[in-house]
Order: sequence, then C-alpha cells, then structure tokens
Amino acid sequence: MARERKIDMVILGLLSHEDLTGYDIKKRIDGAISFFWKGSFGNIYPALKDMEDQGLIVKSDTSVGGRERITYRITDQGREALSGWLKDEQASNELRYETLLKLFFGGVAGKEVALKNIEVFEENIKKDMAMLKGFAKALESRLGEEDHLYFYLTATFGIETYEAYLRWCMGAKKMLK
Amino acid sequence: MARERKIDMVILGLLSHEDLTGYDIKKRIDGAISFFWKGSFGNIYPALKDMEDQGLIVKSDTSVGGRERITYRITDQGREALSGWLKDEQASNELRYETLLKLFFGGVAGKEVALKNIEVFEENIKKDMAMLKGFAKALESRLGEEDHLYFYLTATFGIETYEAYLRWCMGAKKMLK
DNA sequence: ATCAGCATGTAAGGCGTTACATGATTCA
DNA sequence: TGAATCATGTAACGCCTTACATGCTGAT
Repeated sequence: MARERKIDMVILGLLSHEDLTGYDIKKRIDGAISFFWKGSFGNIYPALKDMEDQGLIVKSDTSVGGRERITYRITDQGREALSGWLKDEQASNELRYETLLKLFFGGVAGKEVALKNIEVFEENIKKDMAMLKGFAKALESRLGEEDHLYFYLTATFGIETYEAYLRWCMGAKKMLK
Repeated sequence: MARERKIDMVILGLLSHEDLTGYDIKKRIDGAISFFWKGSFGNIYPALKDMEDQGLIVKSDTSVGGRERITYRITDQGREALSGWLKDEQASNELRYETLLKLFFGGVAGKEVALKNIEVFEENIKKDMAMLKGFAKALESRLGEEDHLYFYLTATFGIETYEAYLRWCMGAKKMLK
C-alpha cells in the first residue's frame, strides 16, 4: 500500500512558494486552504520530520534569542515529488456533510428540527462566504501573476459552491414550510 | 471525549426505516447516501456489534439454509439516540478536495497539468450527476410522503452543487487558456 | 504582571480503509 | 462450471484529532 498522506503535499506545495516554519505552515493552512483541506500541529510536525528523513525538505535553525525556530526549505527531490503528485490524474474528493445526513433522516425528528439544521448550516456558510469573497477580491487585481491565478480559481470554486448552497437552503426551507 | 463515530447514526437512521442486515446497510450507504457519506464493511460490522452491546439495536438470526444472515432492528433507546443527534445543532461538514489542492499548487507543474486535473474532475462530476438526477426523478412523484421529501432534498443539494461545480469548471478552463 | 501569540513537539486514542479469510447461493 | 452476489467478520495499518507539556516574547 503506497503512502497516502496528503498533508505532505500540502506542506511541499506551501514550501514551493516560500520557506516556512511548522507554525507558519499551520497558519497558511488555516487561511485560504482551510475551505478544502485541514491540518493540525499533531499532523504537521511528524510529517515534517518524516519528510526531512526522506530528503524532500531540509531544515535550518532560525531561532531568535531563546525562542526556538526551525525553518524548512523544499529540495529538488521535494519539488519532484510535488510535481509527480500534481501530474497523477487521480484525485480523491471526499465530502462528509453531517448536515445532509441529518436531513436525510429528518423524518425521525420532524420538520422543525430539519428546518433548524438547515438554518444553522446557512448561517455558517454565510460567515465563511464573507471570508472567501475577501480572498477573491484581494487576488483579483493580481491575476497576471500565474500563482495568483491558481489561488483565485480555488477561491471562486468556493464562492460558486457556497452560492449554490445558499440557493438550495432557500428552496429547501420553502419546501419544508 | 464523547463518542464521535457518525457511522452509528447512519446505521440508526437506516434502521429507523426498516430492519436490515449489515450487508444491506452497506448497499444502502452506497446508494443515495454515498454522495455525502461513505461506509465500509470494516466500519459497519464492528459498529453493529458495539451498538448491540449498548442496546441501541437488537439482532435476530434470519439465516436461510446454510447462508448466515443477521438482521438488525432499532430499539426505543436507539431511536432516542438518533433523535438526540438530530436535535443537536452542531454538525461538522468536512470537505477534502484533492483536486483543489492540486489546483492551488498548480504553478509548480504548469497550466497543461492544471487543465487536465480540472477535466478529470469535470468528467467524474458528470458521471455522478446522472445518478443524482436519477434519484431525484424517482422521488419527485412521491413528495407527499414526508420521508421522500427529505431524500429528495438531499438529492437536490447534490444536483445544485454539482451544477455549480460544472459552471466553475467551464470558467476555470477558460481562464487557464 | 498578564495575556495573546509564537514556537515545538509527544501521547493516547479513535476512526477508517484495505486486504484478507471463509463460505453459500444463484444464474448463465 | 464458473462468476457474481450474498453474507459475516478480523487484522494490520495509517492517518488524524485532541489534549497535554513546555517555554519565550511582545504588547497592554
């Protein structure tokens, strides 16, 4: 069974743009990426260690004063691994919508509960939508730079799907009333 | 840390409609539910055993001839657990789009690779869309029955979001060309 | 002085996938 | 006769989350 851990590719991808510490990587993931992928320290630090052993990244001590700080840089081998993954056409897109699960079995608790669950979902989407639009707007003026085009496209993916969610919420609420 | 295993709720939800074997449960999950939740035998059978110990379901031997067959039925306690979960307003909706991850880091391998990845995604969505529309159409004529309304709503969620995906694919391809 | 943020990491445990193991029945 | 489907389960392994443990720095 081949290695499957995708966090390695997230890290490699981020390091392909700039050198970062584990802490920085976490912050990046919590930004524009968090809409379609997550990561945690308990996830990131062990991956960093493994990848260094494999020669995909190298570390350097960038401590300032008494504060420990380790900055990682991607190697040529790491770039190759990243590129190989990008060129592999198969991609697993996994969704786990607990909201839809609850709706599917909505008959057990009745319409009021189903409506409430949809409303909670709607509120959360609206909150996230504001953030997504912020990302997109910031990127719009710099689409000439190729990297920004890619970031922009992932943001518009989020916006389009979130708009679809909100449209569906309206329709679903109407059908339940 | 409270129990988090959602497969229990999927099973309880399915059993709230009809008695089923583990094998049946797997087939149900692979049907209309598979768009937003997955399950495997290695997942389902142990859950079934645990839930029986907890009194949420009861089993009965329904073997036919030499073929082993265990049918499960939900208990009042199970119904209560299901209802409690439905009424709990918090729901985790987690997405892991490897396609978007690849797009986000598209700069490393270039536009051709990014385009190819979008095209593969698009083809898969088109395939699944046909199935979703099939489900929705079959349900449309029976929306008077409350349960079917819920099933229908989850199907339309899928259709609306998949349509958004396809629109985005068109736009993204155009921007990359 | 205290709190938020910077910074690294480990440990326990849960959850899930995949592969394996076994065997019956039905249908072509 | 052989393949697909029905049917139950276990074992190994991998991945991730959560909580814990520790300590520095800068701002209020």
